[in-house]
Amino acid sequence: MVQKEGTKEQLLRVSAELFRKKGYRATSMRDISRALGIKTSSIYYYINSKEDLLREISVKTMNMLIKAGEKVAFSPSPPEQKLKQLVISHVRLLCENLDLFTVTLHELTRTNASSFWKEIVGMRDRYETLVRGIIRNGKESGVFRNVSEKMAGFALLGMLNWIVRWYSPSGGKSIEDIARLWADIFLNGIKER
Amino acid sequence: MVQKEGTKEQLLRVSAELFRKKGYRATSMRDISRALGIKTSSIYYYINSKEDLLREISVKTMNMLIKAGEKVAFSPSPPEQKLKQLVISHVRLLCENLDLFTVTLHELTRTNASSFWKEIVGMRDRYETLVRGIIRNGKESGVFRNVSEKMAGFALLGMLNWIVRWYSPSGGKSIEDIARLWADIFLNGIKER
DNA sequence: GTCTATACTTTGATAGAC
DNA sequence: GTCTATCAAAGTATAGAC
Repeated sequence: MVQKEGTKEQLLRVSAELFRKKGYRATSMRDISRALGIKTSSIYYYINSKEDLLREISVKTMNMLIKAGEKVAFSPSPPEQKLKQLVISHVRLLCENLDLFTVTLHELTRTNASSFWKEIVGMRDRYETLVRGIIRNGKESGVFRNVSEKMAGFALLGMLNWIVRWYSPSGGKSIEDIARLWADIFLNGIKER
Repeated sequence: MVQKEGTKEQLLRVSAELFRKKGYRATSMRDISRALGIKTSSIYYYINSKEDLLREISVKTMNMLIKAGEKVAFSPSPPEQKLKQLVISHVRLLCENLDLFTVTLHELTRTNASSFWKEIVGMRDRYETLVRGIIRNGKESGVFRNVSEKMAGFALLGMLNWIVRWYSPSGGKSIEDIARLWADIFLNGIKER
């Protein structure tokens, strides 16, 4: 049985699409309502504010990422395998949910963050901790060199997250090929020789 | 003799500072004029529009990057040395001009780009070409593995550019240490064994 | 749930005096 | 070069009928 998309889900999906295309701030509630084929005021039946829209999108996005990350981090594989699996899962997730991740990663940076972003930033920190933990394990078991987990983690996440800036599903390279190459580059980069 | 900062330079500097902190779109001309201590209308003596402000900031930024990139790419060093030098120069440039680069890199993504961004996108492409060229040279001379220049280039630039998202001058790590570690990781990642 | 109508605020930008 | 005064447009959000 196929689940029909409710208005609320449609609202989040279309909003993310527009936020990605024009930016959160440059997208008006009128833009969103037009794209949905309803009046602007009707949107407020589903959410309390435009910021709520962004918050719901970001929470949903980070939940997907953390869930996938924990699955890998808590598996019984050795660090090298875990890191490779994490890279593949991360890249696939971003490429298959470009609107969600582009918006979340793009807006996540703002210092204006005030209180509203606390939740999202906390989730991002949780994911970073997972990544650093795997690198630390690899160092402890002697397969990775003695690199700073923090700096190596930033290097890896930057390398991976940047993909939302250029990836297009219609491009030539397959997601799996890109992910395998990058896992290979990073692993060889920190592996003990 | 110390060059005094003119109002125009001050305008660009303060604008970049605010754009970085709040985002281009969320920063109003009133915010900028307040920070400058002049009236909003006075800003228009120096520029034609808010978009012009962003364009001038971005052109200035990309010029710095390209100049540094060409200096490295056109040097007589072997590919391995060039890549290491490029990483160091790139990281240092971003960290020493955080406002300029954060704003430019952040806004550069927008699809809304229309005509105005053509110039900036062209400059970014020129820099990417430099990076890919060095990687290709390394492959040709057998020191780098047979990786896609495009994919490896994106990996490297993502890794480097991401630094604007977390770097703070007050942090513990020195710019040189970070750059050397990353050059090391990436070079070992693509080096022929 | 979706509509009409509208309140209220903020925005980028201009005209013209000094 | 900087000011005062002002505009027209666009923004988010609410009230209340259906």
